[in-house]
Amino acid sequence: MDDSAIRLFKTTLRTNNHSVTKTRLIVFNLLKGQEPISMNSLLRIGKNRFDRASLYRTINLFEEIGVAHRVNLGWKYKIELTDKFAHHHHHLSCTNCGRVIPIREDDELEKLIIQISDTHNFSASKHQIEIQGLCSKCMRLKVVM
Amino acid sequence: MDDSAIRLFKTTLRTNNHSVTKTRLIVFNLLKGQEPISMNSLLRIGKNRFDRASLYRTINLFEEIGVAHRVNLGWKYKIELTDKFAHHHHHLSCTNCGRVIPIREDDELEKLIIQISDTHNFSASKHQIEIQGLCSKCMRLKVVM
DNA sequence: TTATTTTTGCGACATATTTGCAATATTTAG
DNA sequence: CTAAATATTGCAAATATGTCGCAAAAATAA
Repeated sequence: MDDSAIRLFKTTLRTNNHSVTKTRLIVFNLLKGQEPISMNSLLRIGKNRFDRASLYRTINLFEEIGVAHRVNLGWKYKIELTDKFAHHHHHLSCTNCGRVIPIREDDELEKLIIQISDTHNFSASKHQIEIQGLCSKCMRLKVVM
Repeated sequence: MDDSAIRLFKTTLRTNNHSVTKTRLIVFNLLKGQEPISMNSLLRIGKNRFDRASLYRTINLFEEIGVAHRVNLGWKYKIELTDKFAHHHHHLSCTNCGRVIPIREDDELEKLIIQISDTHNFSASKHQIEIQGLCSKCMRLKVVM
């Protein structure tokens, strides 16, 4: 699974006429098997392995060829791999501790989204659903206090 | 209705220990009864009535006390009043022409969100749903071309 | 391996957002 | 209503975030 994702990634680059480079592999690996991660964190982690400009160019490319996308969490955004490399899902983000909990795809929810779009004659290509609140842990703490 | 929103706004400021100021009223009025609006537009419109720094401080305050919030539309974000001052709703945003279409609250959708949160022992306080795609107009154009 | 094509790092920009502080407006107390 | 106390504003400067051009380095093609 690990290996196959990288293989798919390389193929995706090639079929889109882009080179397989060190920077792209590093960034891909940073994104793989992770929670959504911010540009800033990526930058901090990869500081001496790639440049800021390259990171932005890399993420832009990843979006273009459908490898990664930006997830909006409240005000900021973070990056995560697309459904091709991880299952389609949405997030619960805890406003207290910052934890981001992925939630599994819900057929009913997805169907509803399509249905609502249709009602408006709108051809939806993608969507984000972000839910904010308190995770079970923080909720417990709040109650105690 | 017009007046009552402003009254509620003033009360909200006061109960949160903040002054009712000219700038805050202007910004509130700019947001009222509008589509989500970008910082840039607000800035352009209010250029000679308030300063950039004040606008940012105002919007931050509005978020803090639950008067307005940032809506992420694809990569950028815009500002709009919260449900307290406008009905709860979500958006369809056209990736071609940039139009933002508000969609009316859908009971089933809202219920589903709560239900999913519950499953994860998560106490949801708010959520955003953003759908991107082509509006009917742009879709027609694309087909023709 | 060499030639060709792409990508990277760097520094300079451009834009977006935040901060400190003195001046001004708002609120409070009388 | 006025004066004192407190909160907010504008301005200029500092940071943060994102983009660009170009020579050097890496990847691909021959």
